[in-house]
Formats: sequence, C-alpha cells, structure tokens
Amino acid sequence: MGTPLPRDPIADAQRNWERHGWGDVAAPMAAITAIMRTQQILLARIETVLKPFGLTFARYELLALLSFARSGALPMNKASALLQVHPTSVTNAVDRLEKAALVARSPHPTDGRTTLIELTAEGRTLAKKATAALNAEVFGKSGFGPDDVDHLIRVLGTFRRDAGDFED
Amino acid sequence: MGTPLPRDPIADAQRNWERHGWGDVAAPMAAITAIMRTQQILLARIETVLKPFGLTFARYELLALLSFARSGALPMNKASALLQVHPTSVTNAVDRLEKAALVARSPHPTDGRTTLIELTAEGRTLAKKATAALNAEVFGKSGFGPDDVDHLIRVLGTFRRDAGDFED
DNA sequence: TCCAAACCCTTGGATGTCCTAGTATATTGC
DNA sequence: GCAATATACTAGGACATCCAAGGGTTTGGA
Repeated sequence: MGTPLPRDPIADAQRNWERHGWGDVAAPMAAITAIMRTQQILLARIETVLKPFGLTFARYELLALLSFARSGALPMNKASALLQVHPTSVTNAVDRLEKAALVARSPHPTDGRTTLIELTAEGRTLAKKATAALNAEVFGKSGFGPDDVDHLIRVLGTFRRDAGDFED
Repeated sequence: MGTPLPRDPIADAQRNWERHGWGDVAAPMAAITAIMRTQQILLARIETVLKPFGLTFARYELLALLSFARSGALPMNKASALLQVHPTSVTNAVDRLEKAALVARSPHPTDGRTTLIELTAEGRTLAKKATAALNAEVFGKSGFGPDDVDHLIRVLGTFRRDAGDFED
C-alpha cells in the first residue's frame, strides 16, 4: 500500500464508466467511490492515533459516547441506536472494554431485559486522553479547508437524513 | 437498526465538542464522522444490490477492475495497488471468486513470483450485470445533486492526493 | 389473568481488513 | 557467480460488522 500511484484510480474509473456509455452515472460513481476511499484513509489515521491507548475506533466511539452521557451510563440499545451500529457490535465492543476495565455492565433498575454500560474511572480518564490525541492529530489536521468542512457537513447531513438516520 | 433518531447524533457530538472547549476542531470532527457514517450507509446499499449476484463489494471491485483491463488479467500486486487494499485482502477475494469460477489464477509468463488473475467468461458476464444493477440502483439514485457530486469529487480528490494515494 | 407478540442481549457464523511472519523467486552489488 | 536484499503471494491471527437464532423479560390484548 506504500507508493503513490501515478494517476488517480478513481478518475480512471470515472473515465471507464464514460467510455462504456454510463456517463450519466459516472460522476456519482466517482463521488461514492471517493467517499469509500476517504473513509478508509481517515479510519487508518484514527486507528494509528488510538493504538497507543489500546483502543480501536469502535471502542473509542463507545467510550466517548458514554463520557458525554450525564450519568456516565447508557443502555446497550441506546448506544447501538446512537452509534448507528448493530447491537451485536456493541456487545462485542463492551466485552472488550469490560475486559480492559474501562466500562462495566450493570442491570437496569426497572427493566430486566436491559443492560446498562457504565464508564469506570479509568475509562473516563482514557477517553479524555484519547479525545485530546484525536483532536490534535486527526481532527486538527484534517486537510479540509473550513469551507469544505461546512460543505461536507451540510451535504452529508442531508444525505444521512434522507437515508433515514434521523428526522430532525 | 431501524427507527430514525429524533435528532442528528453527529450534530449532537459537534455541540458536545464545542461545549467542552474544543470548538476549533468540532467542525472537522463532525465532517469526518459524517464521512464515516455515509460510507457505512452507501456500503450497505451496495451490498444489498450485489447480494442477489452472490457478490460482495470487495469481490465486485475486483471483477470490475479486471473487466476494464485490456487483457482481462492483472497481477495480484497491481490489483492490490489499484484497489488500495492490503495484498492479503486481494488474496482473500481471489480465493472466493476462484471458488465461484469467476476468476482464475495463472502464473506470470516471465516472473515466477507473480500470479495473474484472469476473468472467466462467467466472471465477465456477472460483472456486466452487477455493474448495470449498481448503476441503476445506487449510483443513479445517490441522492447527491450534480453540484454536490462535483464538489465531493474535487474536495475528496484533493484529500486523497494529499494523503499520498496518487501523484497526478 | 394469561398467553402471544415485542423487545433486549448474546452466541455462533460469514466476510472483510489489516498486521506479522514465512516461502519462493528476482535483482543487485561485490 | 553468489550472497544479500527486495519483491510477490499466502497462512494465521486479531478486530469489526452484519445476519440468524435463541433465551429471558415486558407488555398488551383477549
């Protein structure tokens, strides 16, 4: 994965699409492919920064979410909904975070079906440190200009709403 | 993962970042998180369309790449470079595509280290059908306006170049 | 009241991605 | 020409994601 390619493979794909008579969808194809690749790059950067903390992005997201919850605790299904991932992914993340003593499971006081996830003191501390690292080394150096950031937030926000992520 | 949330969780995160004094990186954080989520939505749509063909996105990408190669064959390392994934991911995809008789491995004529991946007739046919389906059901209904598509291609293209994907 | 339907979490299985070797083949440099 | 280095692919392992299913708990309508 090392050396840069001489030419943009996505631009090449777009040209191939046009050459085959699919010019009407070549540009959206390129945009979507670019989003996929950009996500891959960003995820790699994030994971690199989190590795020293013994965290992955999935686990960090859960820690961060809990750290913003007033009580420091959330039901599993709530976390699943807010993180927009399958419940089994939350189970997986909690298993590992619990082994690392960063979160703890506790029964819901009134609903026997529900399990609460609670941040431990170490979990809260680690979340703070990891967030500071991400802010400094990823979000603070995104490479996107302020106007591009605003545009991305707006365009992708509309896309996500249309996709049924939220109603607001 | 079903019901839409009442409010945009990424906008909430952005507000949390600002409230904690990280306003300088709150917007890039939101943009990056939105890219991650958008990729997840798009990937799910793509996989849904490809499922009837017995393909995943990773396998489809490889088929599509081969279908655009003049000779219909590419060395594994070339495919790895163009798809921007780890060589082991290509090995994995080729293993499964080969089992499905959509591609075949063959030795490189002059370099004993290299393995060529070649499309079979069925592979070429399936690639065509899958591409038509994706064009109709995903790329043709991306939900992005033409101006947004152009903007995404440009902004993410710059990002990818700066990240070292290509030099062009 | 009570049983069926709905809901919550977990387990097990399939995929994909990456990393770290390990094996085989080419290239390079002395 | 031969040893050292580089390159190509693969095997094994760690993680994450999703789906399908199963077992326990609640809720709601007959």
